[in-house]
Amino acid sequence: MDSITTLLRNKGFKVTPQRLAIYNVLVNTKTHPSAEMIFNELQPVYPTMSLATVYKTVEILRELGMVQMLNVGEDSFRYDAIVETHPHICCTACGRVDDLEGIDSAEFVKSVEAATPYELTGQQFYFYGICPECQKKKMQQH
Amino acid sequence: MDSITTLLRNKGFKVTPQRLAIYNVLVNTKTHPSAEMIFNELQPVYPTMSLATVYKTVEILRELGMVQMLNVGEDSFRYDAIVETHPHICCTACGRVDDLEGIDSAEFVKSVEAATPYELTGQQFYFYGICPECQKKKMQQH
DNA sequence: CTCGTTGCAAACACTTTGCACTAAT
DNA sequence: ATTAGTGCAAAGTGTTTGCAACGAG
Repeated sequence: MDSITTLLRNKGFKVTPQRLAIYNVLVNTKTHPSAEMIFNELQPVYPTMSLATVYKTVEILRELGMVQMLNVGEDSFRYDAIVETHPHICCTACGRVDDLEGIDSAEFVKSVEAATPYELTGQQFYFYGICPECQKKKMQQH
Repeated sequence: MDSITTLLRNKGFKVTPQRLAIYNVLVNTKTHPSAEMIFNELQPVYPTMSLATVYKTVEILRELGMVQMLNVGEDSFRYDAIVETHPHICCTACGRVDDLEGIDSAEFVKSVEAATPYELTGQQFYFYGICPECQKKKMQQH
């Protein structure tokens, strides 16, 4: 099977605690963290780890197809260990980014494929709105 | 009517040659330029204009709803004077960004609206692929 | 004349790079 | 033992800010 360990080794990369830790953060969260968020999350456990290592590692993981990069319109990129293309939704009030699950975009993609002279290779869908938590907060204010 | 001049004035902004020039670049192109591209385009005509002015101006135009910002996954943002939400397609070989015209996303958006607890306010669709020019180039190489 | 705007340079935020030291194989 | 990876600091991008000189109203 293709565990992260095997995958790294097969491609000639060394398996280090840092790399495993960074990948684990991504696998075990649904928050689509940025490099800095990953860094902060690991700070208590790996106090000597540097941000540069996070950046170098997510780049390797991306090359290996283990993570994908997102940009919802912020200054920084976010990372997602779910590499299958799926739409994301971003709260314009608090900035959280969620997966949109159970959405079938096949028809929509097909209609684009038919309409463009490009040879399609992928896509990224970002939705924006107010998350349930922020809706509640808004109601309380009024 | 709502010319750029009127709009600026009504909102208490002054109408300067720089602002008009920047908006004109955006209205007259389909290339979705970044701030730097706008700056370079205006360099011959406004040799003293600074990049900072471009950034300040596109921000004002965005507030006024005259341009929208895009991020196709590059380090920099791009700007589009067509503010109606419409999908974009980006060539992964040469980096050009085109509008996808005549695509109806209403059904797709509706399906997302039904599936998320978020209160939807907008969306951004990015497609990736190889543009016709780059397809030709690739064929010539083989 | 007045106040917002420009252009410059400095400051910022995010990311990348160079390199000596360290650790995985 | 060999070679790649880490952590640090410095350098690189893209963008924003502070401020004196300027120009639109």
